[in-house]
Amino acid sequence: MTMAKRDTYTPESLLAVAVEVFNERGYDGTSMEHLSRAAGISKSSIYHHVKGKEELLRLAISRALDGLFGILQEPAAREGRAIERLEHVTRRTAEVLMDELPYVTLLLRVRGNTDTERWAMERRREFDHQVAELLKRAAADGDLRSDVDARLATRLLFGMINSIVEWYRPGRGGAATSHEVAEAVVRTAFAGLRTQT
Amino acid sequence: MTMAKRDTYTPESLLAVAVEVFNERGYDGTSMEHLSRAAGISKSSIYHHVKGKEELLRLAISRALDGLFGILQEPAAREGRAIERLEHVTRRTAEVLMDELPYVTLLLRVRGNTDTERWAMERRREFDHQVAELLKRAAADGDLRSDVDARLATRLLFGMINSIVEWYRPGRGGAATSHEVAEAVVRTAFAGLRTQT
DNA sequence: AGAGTAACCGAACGATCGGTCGGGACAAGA
DNA sequence: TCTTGTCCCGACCGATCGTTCGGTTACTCT
Repeated sequence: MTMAKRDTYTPESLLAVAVEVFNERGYDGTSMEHLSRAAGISKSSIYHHVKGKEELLRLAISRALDGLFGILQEPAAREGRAIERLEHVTRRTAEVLMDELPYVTLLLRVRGNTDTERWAMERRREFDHQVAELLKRAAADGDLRSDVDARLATRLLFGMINSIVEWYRPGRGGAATSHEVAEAVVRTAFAGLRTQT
Repeated sequence: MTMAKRDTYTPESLLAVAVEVFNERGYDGTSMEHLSRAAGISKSSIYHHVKGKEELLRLAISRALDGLFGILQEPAAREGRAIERLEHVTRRTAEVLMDELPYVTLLLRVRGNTDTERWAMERRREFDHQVAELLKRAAADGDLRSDVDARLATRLLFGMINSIVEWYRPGRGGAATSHEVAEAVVRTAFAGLRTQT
């Protein structure tokens, strides 16, 4: 619950405050009163900058989705052997997730109670689906272990990546840059936890 | 949003209905009106069986926590080499998560807005901590890869396991019993995705 | 038949919800 | 100095929130 102090708000800077509160209390658990206290302006003043609560959610989610879908446009995600492309997407997804942490966190937690939330879930499923295709191709190339189903493997891979939002906090103890964490994720996911014998 | 029809409710049977709705709409996004519609009784009748909304949350979370902490009491989780105990706890955690799916799902999504929620988060942290200790011992035994931090590995492992609640639905397509999924989780986590060379 | 009680109901409570409204303070441009 | 527009405010709106209350039904036990 950060008490932000600034001369004047823009939709963007207000969004940053709002997303923090959304992630702390949950979207449904956050009232406009909570937002106004965190932003340091009155409840009604918020409506000068944005249309309402749901617009704040939409803006935040759009930003997260732009970051994620941008990955799929990168050359390393479109060219080369499937297993290499999959590794790249995995690494970059983890990185984007950490660089845009609060926005992606919000995206991953929507439940589908409003139109905006349902749109977010649909777009997210589309992203997952495209990565699943990549994994399926890597399996067909014989580059993935064959005793685990591709659908299941995709879900476990995403589970591992997405769980980052539950504990990663930027600029905290240790040498945990987003690059280093992403590298550890790729290693753990692709090579496993156990010592190679 | 299942419309349950039964002669009479018990706190337990009412809980089952409530937890379904909580998971669909989120706890904060669920009103007593929603619950009454799903249960097929009036809003005020709910208070004949339970004290209120927060008690339903407490009952559900207690059930989830009992299942999880029960794992740590099992012989295979207390005796033997650390890596074997860790594998057992991993497999069993995945199984319990699927067998008590709606209750554990609720536990994993708690945000900490009320006393009950904060208690749930604390108990869950305690469980995670005990598993982290196990992983640290396995690392000390040299049974885990040394180029990934133990803390990080614990989090990724839990991320993978806990993500099951996002997609697993009992009795659906394929041969996906909880045992089989749990086995796939263990294999993926400990041996990795890539083909062993 | 009568008493007791478990299960339920509609109506209403004060509080809080997201959002609206009219206007004040202030700076820039004329 | 007068207008215009930005940024903000307190007061208030109808709706919905979780919860309470008085009462009705229906079954059980004696």
